[in-house]
Amino acid sequence: MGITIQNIADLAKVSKGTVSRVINGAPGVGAETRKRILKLIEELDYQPNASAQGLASRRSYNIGVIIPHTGSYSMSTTYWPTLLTAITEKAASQDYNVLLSTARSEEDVDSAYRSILKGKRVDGLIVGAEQFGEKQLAKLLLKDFPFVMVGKSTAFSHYYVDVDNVGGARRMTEYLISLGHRKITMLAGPEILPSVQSRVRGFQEAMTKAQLDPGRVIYTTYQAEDAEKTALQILREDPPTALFVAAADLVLGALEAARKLKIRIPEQLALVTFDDHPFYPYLSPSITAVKQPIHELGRAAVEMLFALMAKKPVEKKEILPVEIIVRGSSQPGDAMK
Amino acid sequence: MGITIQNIADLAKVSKGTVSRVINGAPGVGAETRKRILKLIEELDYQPNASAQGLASRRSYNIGVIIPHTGSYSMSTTYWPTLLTAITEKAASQDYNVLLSTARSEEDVDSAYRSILKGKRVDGLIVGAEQFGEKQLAKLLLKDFPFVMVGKSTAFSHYYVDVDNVGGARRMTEYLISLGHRKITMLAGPEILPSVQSRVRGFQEAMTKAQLDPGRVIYTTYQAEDAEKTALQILREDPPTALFVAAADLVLGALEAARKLKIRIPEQLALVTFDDHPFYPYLSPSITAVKQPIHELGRAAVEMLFALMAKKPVEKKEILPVEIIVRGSSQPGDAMK
DNA sequence: CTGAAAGCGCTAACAC
DNA sequence: GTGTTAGCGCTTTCAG
Repeated sequence: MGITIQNIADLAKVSKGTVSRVINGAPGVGAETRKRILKLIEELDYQPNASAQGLASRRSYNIGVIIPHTGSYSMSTTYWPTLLTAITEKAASQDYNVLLSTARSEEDVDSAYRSILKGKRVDGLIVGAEQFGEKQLAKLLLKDFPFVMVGKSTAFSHYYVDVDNVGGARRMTEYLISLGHRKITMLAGPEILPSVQSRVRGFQEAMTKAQLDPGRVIYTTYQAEDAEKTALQILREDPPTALFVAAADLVLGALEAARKLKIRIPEQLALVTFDDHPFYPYLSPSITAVKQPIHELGRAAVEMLFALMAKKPVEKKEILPVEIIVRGSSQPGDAMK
Repeated sequence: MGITIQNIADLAKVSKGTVSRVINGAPGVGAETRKRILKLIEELDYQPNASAQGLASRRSYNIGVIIPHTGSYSMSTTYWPTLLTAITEKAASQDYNVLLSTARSEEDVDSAYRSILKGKRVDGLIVGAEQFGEKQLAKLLLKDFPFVMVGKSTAFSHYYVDVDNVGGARRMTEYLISLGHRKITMLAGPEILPSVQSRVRGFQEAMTKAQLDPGRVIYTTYQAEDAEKTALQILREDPPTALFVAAADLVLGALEAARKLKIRIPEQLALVTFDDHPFYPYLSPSITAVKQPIHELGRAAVEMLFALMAKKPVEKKEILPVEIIVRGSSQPGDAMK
């Protein structure tokens, strides 16, 4: 059936060992011999059997990625798909493939963990931090298995890459203050999430620094209905002049709430958010957002992982800067154009 | 280091062969023995080494997926991420993992093809049809390698799943006609793509059936700038009363063109599109669209692939029905709400 | 119902 | 520089 290293060796009149050296770019093969073997490999379109290589060398040349299940349900952010693309691309540049698992529930996380790690299918792992339970994390740490998290974990301190949540929230808040807003409310995700905590911190730092009331923070879940209900509550009971929607999953809910209460944005309420989206320029009003460098984040994760796998010294974390994109939803002047 | 089948065998006082049978759920093991072995496996958290299994059994329990690179550049559709999720989920339900490759250019396709297929890393392949060149396809066919395409290929006739492009376009056109539109233009993607051809066909069928002028079709590329330029041209030179934007990648360009020409939607122009998006309800106006069953498509692809891998008889194609979602962009009455 | 043994295709250590 | 050889951990006949 398939052509093997032995076939190549026979045809080249050398031993398997020599062919193996050529395949792996190892030294100790004569230039002539090497050329001859390479030619044969090319001609026969020979591809070494990955299982055999893996078994013998204990390396799979795969990395695993565990991210949340991104069905059509919650595609209000391009975060995970974009991240995944960046990871895959960067991995490919180092001849690594990506083995994917998506997790919808706590349970899924565990099965994803098992299936992807099962039998050394991967040499390293990139994991959406919020996706990971303490049990699995502990196991990985125990085994000294190379992995990096995207986003800070709730549980452990480990190698991770993240965006500057604190700085982004702070700067966005400062921007709102500079527009004259004094009463600002933050609609935030679940309080236990580190990303949420960071964004809240940035928000409060800016408010405090401006000697304003520390600002009201209302937590909610990432469920669309919850977000809307909470937003309705905020806007009905104690409406601020600016609403900082601290995550993409909450944006549509907030917009819907404003629409229902016939609150016009930005005239009656400035609305800004964290995490940009290609559609934001086309919503009406267009949405002001903190833009995260998602591609860079993915690349950084892969680089960190490879360094870890190579047992090179690595910084425990890498925090990437974000950008404020000002659009109509925060600027009364522009909204009418 | 890792715990092996031999360890289990020793502890259970049986041979490797028996343990292997248990692992694979093969018959011919006494109930007692089986139970004892399973208990040991559980206790020791034993996971068979995938490479060794792969080498011995010639199966990897991975399927490969090659889809276009979906960076932040073109995230105006949730098609690929959603499809990927559906595939991964369905595969996981059968204990298969997904090995991912994304391709940005023609060249990438080839390297993706090589790297993913390299050395039997996968037992089957799901491929975004438009992503695949004839050379690679021919090779796969030649090797009799199990693969299914998502979408119809330009090149060959092979197993594929797709949505009902013809029917969707036809029904959407009929809907526009029922609203009283007589002059309808379709802004379509590259003419060589089968999906584009099908949508054009559905459009023209409906126009002809209604005894209308067959309708104008203008082709463009999926580049945002091209789409906008082409839309501008249509709307400036010979504006229809309804514009059928036949792909998601063209929508933002069309909207931008209308905005620049100060053409109000839906009052002066009805705009509808193919492929729904979670943001469409929130654009202003909200967008009427043909909704594709992307999750089902992904599941169907996996099912077809597994049938192929099992050498079961399979229909050469499976076409899934689509749905028309009516929103503001096609209904003057609603647009003001 | 279970054991023994021959590979699967490759790597890597050790000879020469 | 190149060949030889012993595994890597599992599956799968073939005996018994």
